[in-house]
Amino acid sequence: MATTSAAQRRAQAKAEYDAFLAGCPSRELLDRVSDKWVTLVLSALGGGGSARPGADCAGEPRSLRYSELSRLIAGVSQKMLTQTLRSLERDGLVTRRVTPTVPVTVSYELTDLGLSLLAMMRGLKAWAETHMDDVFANRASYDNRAG
Amino acid sequence: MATTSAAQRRAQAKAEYDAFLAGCPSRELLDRVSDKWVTLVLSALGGGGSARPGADCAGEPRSLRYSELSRLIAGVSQKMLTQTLRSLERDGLVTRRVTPTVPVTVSYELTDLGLSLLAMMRGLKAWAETHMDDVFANRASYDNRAG
DNA sequence: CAGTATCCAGCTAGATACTG
DNA sequence: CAGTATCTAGCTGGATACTG
Repeated sequence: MATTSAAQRRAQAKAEYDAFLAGCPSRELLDRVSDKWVTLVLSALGGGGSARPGADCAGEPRSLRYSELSRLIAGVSQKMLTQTLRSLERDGLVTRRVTPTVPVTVSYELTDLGLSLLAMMRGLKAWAETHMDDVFANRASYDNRAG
Repeated sequence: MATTSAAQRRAQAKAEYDAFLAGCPSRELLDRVSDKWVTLVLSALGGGGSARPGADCAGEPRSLRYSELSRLIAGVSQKMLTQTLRSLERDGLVTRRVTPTVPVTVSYELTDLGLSLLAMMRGLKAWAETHMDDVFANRASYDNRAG
């Protein structure tokens, strides 16, 4: 998929799309991708959910079943998980594989495109976890100063 | 700020927070940071808004006035811009500098913490712009197959 | 210029119930 | 197991009007 003259096409795409423009489709894509559940699903499929506390980095990408994702991403509702997975599948970021067992088994996996986004998502999730304390401290002093 | 034994504290923070847990504060931080307007404000203050089409990367961080941000981020409402800036200020990601001219002049700038997030944000915005065409193609074939 | 305040339409997302 | 369907409370965010 789109491996021919990828460098050329990427340069062209960057010239054509600008998320700073309100009407630009990339603005909508950015909004879709800047989503809590998207970040967590991508991180989970990227192997981010199995890390023991203290593990210095996430694991490698893996295939996960619907129920595994549901358990891994604590607090996500069925509706949000399904909705997120469908949208990711439609955009070509994950593949959905149905194994005709009884009952049926469904597993999800990142595509190459999904893997390219994973790098960003992982960084974002790690940033949030790493700088939580700094943010708390900043909030405290801000609220103290004028709250 | 916080350069002393940074490696130790980061490792500890990573062990303490896990965005996969529903009750974890980093989940809320992730949600806050996974926001369209946050991404665009950070990118703008990071120098991402001045790049001519074809420029291969964003500029360097700069200070911007409220009205400049408003113009740069097309389509943002006053409410959303102010709300986003306040939340970023509270979390210590941007500084707000008031110059007592008449009328008053206000400029915003990234903090070190904001700069660290900028790297993630920039990647995300660039990803959206770069892969827009791929996503479009994927959506088309998905909708064709079952729509 | 750089906001604040208010109203409200519409979307989001959780809860709940049901199904192949 | 892996969803789909429905209802709705409440939050988001745009429009509008006003201010130091």
